Formats: sequence, structure tokens, C-alpha cells
Amino acid sequence: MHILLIEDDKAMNQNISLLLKRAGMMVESALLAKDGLELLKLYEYDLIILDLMLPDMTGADALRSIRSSGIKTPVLVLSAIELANKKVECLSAGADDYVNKPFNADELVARVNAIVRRSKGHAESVVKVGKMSIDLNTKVVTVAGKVLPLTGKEYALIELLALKKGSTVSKEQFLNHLYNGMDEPEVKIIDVFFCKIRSKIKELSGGEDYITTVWGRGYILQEATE
Amino acid sequence: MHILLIEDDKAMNQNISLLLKRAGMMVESALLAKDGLELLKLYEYDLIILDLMLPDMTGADALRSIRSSGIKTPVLVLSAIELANKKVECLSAGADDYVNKPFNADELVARVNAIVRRSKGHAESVVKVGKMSIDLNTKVVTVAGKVLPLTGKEYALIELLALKKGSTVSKEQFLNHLYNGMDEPEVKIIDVFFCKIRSKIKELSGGEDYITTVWGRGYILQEATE
DNA sequence: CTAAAAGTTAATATATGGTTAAGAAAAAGG
DNA sequence: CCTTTTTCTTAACCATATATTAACTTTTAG
Repeated sequence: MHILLIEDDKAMNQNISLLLKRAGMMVESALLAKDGLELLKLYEYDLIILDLMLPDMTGADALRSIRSSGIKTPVLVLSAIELANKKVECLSAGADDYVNKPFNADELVARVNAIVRRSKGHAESVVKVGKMSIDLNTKVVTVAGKVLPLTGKEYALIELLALKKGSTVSKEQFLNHLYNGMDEPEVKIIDVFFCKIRSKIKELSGGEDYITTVWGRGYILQEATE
Repeated sequence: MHILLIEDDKAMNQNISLLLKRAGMMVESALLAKDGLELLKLYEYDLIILDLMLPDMTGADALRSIRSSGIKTPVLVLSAIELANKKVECLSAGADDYVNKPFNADELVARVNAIVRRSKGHAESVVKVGKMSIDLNTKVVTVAGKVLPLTGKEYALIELLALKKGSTVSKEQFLNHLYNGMDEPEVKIIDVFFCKIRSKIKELSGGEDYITTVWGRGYILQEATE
């Protein structure tokens, strides 16, 4: 993952850079907005981390000039000051997230990952099976054009099926996806959820159902073959 | 992006023109204020770059005459001299920004982009949902033509909803927007605020309410669909 | 046939959201 | 400063949506 870091404070710049590199990311630094913009014209990045207060340009202006030159790379704004209207200005100027200094290292890494994942996913985030389409970004599942009303856990099941489309997913994998090993309920819950999900899908599709049971192994997302 | 450049010095005019064109902008030049005003009556521009010292009129006078003829196109004033009172005079006569000569090429481009962006944004900073409209610039929310009396935090909630119109906003996101991670109160506060906001909206709208709860995920700004 | 696996349904438990009131904190006014 | 008023926050309650379990039925493989 390539990240462009625009931050004038050298110590802070090095600090963040190290932090991100340790998390396996490739970081390029710029001390001025001007330099950052120059780099943006030459290379492609997955994310821009932008300090709000730079000597040559305010963060919001830098952001606007990034966006107006047609660059759609996600931007995370870093700010030392807590000003609500700055935040609003940045978000409306096209920022994807806003983090205050001082920040927690792990949180920053997590946010960076989240933003990049979100932006990458955007291109290929809709999985389709028959009349059903699963948008992994907005987390909305549609059947025959209508929204499938799913609860959180129900969605999580379909999500995993969509992510692993083409291969069978075991009940243990579902449990793991839903509870991460913490306070896992009984395996049976998976059957119960699929029962509910299927009846909801059939209601909208007119009897069709895109989840196939693989006896003894789990479930797989595919059109019913009969 | 269409720019009108009013600058009498031919070398400088060509210089700036080239610079802006290289940044992908379309530039039309005028050597006299008179000519510039004539062009403004005929065509529409996204920005006017105006030299402060022109042979036939001072920049400030040109500016006043532009504004008095009802043209709201943003103006960036270019000046060879750094006189604080000139700057103030121009800004109060309706200029949007003020740049000194000599200027850095990249900076000028950035400022131009910034101003245009800002001015465009200005037009679309009002988010509307049903009878409710949220002006992100003046921070005033209106329902059925009447001003909705909101406290600071209450407004901040609606503001984030408006910024993220079309997608669900989680309670954690609201907390972050309101408190920036510092001394965050309990999540419950979000429910309490929405309860109050809703009752205020309903009072003015006559029962309608434009905030929809997405169970387990957050809130979303949209007309009640029933 | 039968034992294991999966489907289904209803009941119970838990989590989340709506609402209100009361106390704490902050802002406004003297 | 101190007082008054407004705003913010917490706590408590209830209603409802969701999650989980349990019990029972159906299907499947051998």
C-alpha cells in the first residue's frame, strides 16, 4: 500500500512514517503542500495523509486543489486543533476521514486500512447471483430490485458467502466471521439464520434462493441448479 | 474552468495565461478594465483575476463596478505592491483573495482552484430533505420555511447527517464528529439528541421527520418512506 | 433403516432504541 | 464575581428488534 504523507513538522512526519512502515505500508513524505501536489501528479497513491496546517497552504485548500485536479485518491486529514468548522470544511471539500492529534498509533493504522479498503472495494464491491446483488460497501442486499431487510448478523452471513463466492463456507467459518471466537453461541445458530435468510430471499425472488447447502461441508452462494 | 484575466502588462498577462492554461484552465485576456467589463457582460466566467493597477481604472474601482452591475463571479486581486490598506479595500469591495507579485506559479494555481471550489461549493452547501433544508454555511436549519431552534450539539448531528446524505451514519461516527475522541460521553447521548431533534422537527413539519433509524447501524437522512 | 445433519418453529434472552426527568456543566446576564 | 438560564449528560424506564436456545421435523448418506 502506497501512502503520501504531507506534514511539515519533521519529527511528526518521521514518527507517522515509521508507524505506517511498521504496519507494512510504503510511505513517501512531503513537507509542503506544493511538494505533495507535485508528487501526486507523478505517482499514484492509495491514500493521502494531509496535515491541516501547512506553511504554504491550509489543508482545506490543498484538499480542494487535489480534488479539482481530478485526483480521487482518498484523503485522511490530520489536525492538531479541534475546530468543528474546519472539520466540516474538510469533509465537504472531499476528505474521507478526519483524525485529531494526538492520535493513537493503532487507531491511525486501523483508519488507514479502513479507508483504503473502502476505496478499493468500491470498484468491485457488488457481488451478483441471479436476481440478488450484494453491495459490500453500502452493506445493502437487493433481490429483484428490492432491498432485502436483513439484521446485522444475517447480513454478516451473506457477506461472507459473497466474499468467498465460488467456494463452500463451513459453519465454523461463519461462526468465526460473526463472533471472532468471543462468546460463540452453538453452531446451530447458523442453520437458524440461513433458514430466516432464505425465507426472506424467496419472498422477494418468487421462490428462488441462491444459497445451496453442501451436505456436511457448509453453504455456497450460487444459483439453484435443478 | 473559464477565467478572465485583466492585466495591462503584456508580458505578465501572457505569463499568467500560459501558467493557467498549463493547469488545464481556459483563459481569456483583457488589457484594460473597460475591455474586461465588456467581456463580463457577454460571457460567464468562473473566476476573474484582476490586476490592481490598470491604466484606465484602479483595481478597487473596477471591482466595485463589477459588483454593482450584479456580477457575482469570484475575483482574485493581483498586486505588485504590498499595501495593507489596499488589500483591505479590495477585500471589502468584494474580492475573494489577494495575491502579491511576484507570486509562485503553483501557489497561484492552487489559490485559483481553491476560490473556484469554494464559490461552487457555496452554491450547493444547502442540503434539502422534504420540508427541511440544512445550510452548511450559515449553519441554519429550516423546516417548512421556519427556523429550527437547535443547540450547538444538535446542529452538529444534523450537519453530519447532511454531509453524509445517502448513507447510514453510525453512533460512533456521530460521537467522533461531536467530540473528536476527547472526553466522549456515553453513546446513549446520541439517542437522546435525536429524540430531541425529532420532536423539534415534527413540531414544525406537522408530524413528518426526516431522520430514519437503521437498526443496529445508525441513522440516515431521508424522507420517511411508508 | 438409522444415525447424523440440516430445516423449521416457537420461546426466551439480550441488545438496541425511544423517551423522560433530574442533576451537572457551561454560557449568558447582571 | 455571583446568579440565572440554557445546554449537556446521565440514569432510569419501557418498548421493540434481534439473537439464541431448545424442541421437533425432515432430509441425507451409508
